[in-house]
Amino acid sequence: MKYSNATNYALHTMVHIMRQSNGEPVGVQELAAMQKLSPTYLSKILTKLTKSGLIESTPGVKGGYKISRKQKEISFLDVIKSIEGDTNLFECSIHHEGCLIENVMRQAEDNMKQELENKLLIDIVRMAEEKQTGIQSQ
Amino acid sequence: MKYSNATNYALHTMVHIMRQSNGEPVGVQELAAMQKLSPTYLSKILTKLTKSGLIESTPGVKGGYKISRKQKEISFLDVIKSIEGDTNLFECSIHHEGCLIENVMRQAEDNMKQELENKLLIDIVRMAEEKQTGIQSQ
DNA sequence: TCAATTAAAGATAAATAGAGTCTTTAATAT
DNA sequence: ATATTAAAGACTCTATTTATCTTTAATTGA
Repeated sequence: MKYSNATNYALHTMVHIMRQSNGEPVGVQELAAMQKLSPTYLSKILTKLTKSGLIESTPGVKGGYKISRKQKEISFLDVIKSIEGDTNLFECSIHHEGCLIENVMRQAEDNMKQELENKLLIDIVRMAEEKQTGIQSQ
Repeated sequence: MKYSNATNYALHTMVHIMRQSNGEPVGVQELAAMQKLSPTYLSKILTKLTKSGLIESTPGVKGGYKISRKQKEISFLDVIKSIEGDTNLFECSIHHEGCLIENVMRQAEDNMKQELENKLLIDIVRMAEEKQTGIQSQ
C-alpha cells in the first residue's frame, strides 16, 4: 500500500513550476528532464493536473504549463486527489451501515487528509527558497 | 491506493475471534464461512497474524486460532502492519535527505498511524456487544 | 498406534493495477 | 505554412493482489 510514483512526480512537478514562476509557462521537456522521466509519461500526469484545474496548459511554440492564477493556495491534498482520485483508503468488505471497523479507519484517514489539506505547496516553495538563501549566505 | 482486502478480512477476523472468546480456539472453517471466503485463502491471512504474534494457532482435532493471551491491547495498527508490512505510504522519488515534500507527507502519515495505534480492537468488541444488548432490550 | 482433524507451506493461475512507450491528433506562435 | 507543444489513444510490460489446489506437519482421541 503506497502512493503511486505519479503522485510523487506530480508533487515535485508542481513545486518546480511554482518556483520558476516568472510568468512564462514551463514545457514538459524541462519538467521531465529534471526528474529524469520521459516527456510522454510526465505529460499524462500533467494532463491530470490540468483537468483538475491546478495548472493551465497552452499548446504551441511558447506553450507549456503554469499554475492556475486563482490558486495560490494549492494544498498537498489537491495534488493527491488529482492523481489518485478522491477515494478512501479503507472500505468495509461487509457492506452494512455503521461498520465499527470502518468508522475507526475512516476517522484516522480523514484526519490525515485534513492535515494534507492544510499543508500548502507554497509553504514548501518558501522553505526551499529560504534554505537556498541560507546555503548561499554561508 | 487502498488497503488490501486482506487487511479488511484480517480486522474482521480478529474481532470475531475476540468476541467468542470462551477460551476455545476458533477454526478457519467458521471464520471463513462468516466472511464468505475460502478457508485456504483465509488461512494465509491467519498465518500472517500468527507469525506476527497477534493470535496463536494449534493444529489438530480441537485446534484453531485464539488471541495471544498477553495481548489484550491489540491495536488496529498491529493488524495493519501484520498484513501490509511496516511500510510508508510515501517515499520521495528523488533520494536526498530532508526532502521537504517527504517531510510533510511523512508527518501526516505518522499522525494517522499514531491514531490507529491508539485504537484497540477490544474497544470495537465492547461497542459491538453494547450495540447488540441495546437492540435486544428494545 | 492409528485415524481423523486442522494448520502450514508451496506451487500455480487469474485478475487487476501501475508504470511506461509509441503514434497520431489538435492547438498555438511566428 | 511550419515548427512547436500539449492531448489522446492504443498498447506493452511488470508487479501485486487475490485467490485455488495439493502436499506436509502437528495434534487429539479412540
